[in-house]
Amino acid sequence: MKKHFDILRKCSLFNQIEDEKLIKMLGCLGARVETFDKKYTIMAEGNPAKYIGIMLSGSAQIFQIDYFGNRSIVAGVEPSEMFCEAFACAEVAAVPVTVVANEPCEVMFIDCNHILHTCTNNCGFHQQLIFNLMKSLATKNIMFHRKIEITSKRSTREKIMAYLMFCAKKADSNSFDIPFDRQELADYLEVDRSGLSAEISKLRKQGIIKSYKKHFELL
Amino acid sequence: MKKHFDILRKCSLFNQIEDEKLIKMLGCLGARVETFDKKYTIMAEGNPAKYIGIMLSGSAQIFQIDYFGNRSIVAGVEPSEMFCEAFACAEVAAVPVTVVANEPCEVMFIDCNHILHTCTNNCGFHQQLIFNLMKSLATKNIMFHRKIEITSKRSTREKIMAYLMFCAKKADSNSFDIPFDRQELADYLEVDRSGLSAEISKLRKQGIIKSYKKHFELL
DNA sequence: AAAAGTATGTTGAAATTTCAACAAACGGAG
DNA sequence: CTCCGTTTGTTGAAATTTCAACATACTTTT
Repeated sequence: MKKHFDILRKCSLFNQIEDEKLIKMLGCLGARVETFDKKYTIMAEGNPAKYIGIMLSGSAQIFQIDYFGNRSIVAGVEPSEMFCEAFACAEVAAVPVTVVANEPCEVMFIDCNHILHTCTNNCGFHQQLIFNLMKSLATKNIMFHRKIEITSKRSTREKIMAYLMFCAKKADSNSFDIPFDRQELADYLEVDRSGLSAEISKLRKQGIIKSYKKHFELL
Repeated sequence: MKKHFDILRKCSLFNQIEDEKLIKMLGCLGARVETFDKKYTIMAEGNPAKYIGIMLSGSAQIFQIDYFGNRSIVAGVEPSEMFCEAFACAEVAAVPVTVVANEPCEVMFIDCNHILHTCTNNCGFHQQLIFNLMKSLATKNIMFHRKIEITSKRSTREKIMAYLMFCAKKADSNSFDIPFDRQELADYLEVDRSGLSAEISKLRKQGIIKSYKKHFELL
């Protein structure tokens, strides 16, 4: 557990929690760590939604896959980020998404009930954790607003530009890397991959952007 | 304030709060009520995101509108439902949406800081309110997942069917009313209104659905 | 009850997206 | 270094969506 300490400290769930408390807390919460190889399923659609996941190392992507196999990327998960906490907190029966490892991963799982309901030891940290959960759920809500703002654009070109402008704003620079390859970007923007490639080429030829693989530059 | 009591009690923010406490609490929270006529803007994009809204009577819709005037309906707001709580809780500077009254409305506004931070009277209810906020933010997260699941479908027909199947599930019946008129449904599904009308006609002719105005039936 | 305004359905043309297929570039594995 | 699998770019045809315009039905106002 020690080696993950720095990552855990950055996790929004443990905001304002002192280091010594954090260590004790993890035992009390019954946290466990599992490892996953690239492409392995960390959480499958239909699984009971009891656990909050925290990415300790590696990265993953959250998908929704329909009966025709069309996948839509909901979000990426980077180290120290939480996932599936909304399903656990809302006490839905099953998670409606699939989380797949992008690369070898270590993931910490915490039973959400251990956070929400006071344990027999009567630990004092539940209030702070609930407050932290609330904050990060609010932040995720805003992430969704942004995704909807981007994908509600009617044309591929507008979606690309809206996404790139958001990335530039986040990076605070006109030059930045995106976390998706072309197929993944297409799945995130909900457009056809080949059409996406064609449109990016066009934007490049028209001198609106520069791009090489995952690196982009707004001109 | 008295006449809104039954509505407020149903609001998820006040879950598990006893009736007598609720009354005192409202004063302490500095809740205020405003009325809006049909089509009036209850909250405008760019407003400071300090306040949580609670719909007391009437209904509204939450929009995102881009620089080209394309509007996307994010959600509807019915009596006893909260809105803009995510922006207030996440402490973003400004709300990124516009909330417009569908019909004459009464709305209660509560400064989110009064909920999150203990007041000088040291009222004991903050913990419960924060817990309730967390729950409803989690639930909204799931709403967004559903919207993304529906709008990520690539064709108008699939979007309609995904939406209607969700409505049927919610109503627990194949016969139900939807809360949108055609233009609004188009804005929610992020498609063209005339194309939507045409596709609904086609579904009707093919015997897949029955529909009359806002009433639908899956066959 | 008529008039005006709004919502819905219909249509065809134009624009866009998807799809399928292939070529080129790239990155590891051996 | 070469081979193989993967990613990215390109293309043209087919399908779909958007757009504009109008007809019809329905509501609200006067």
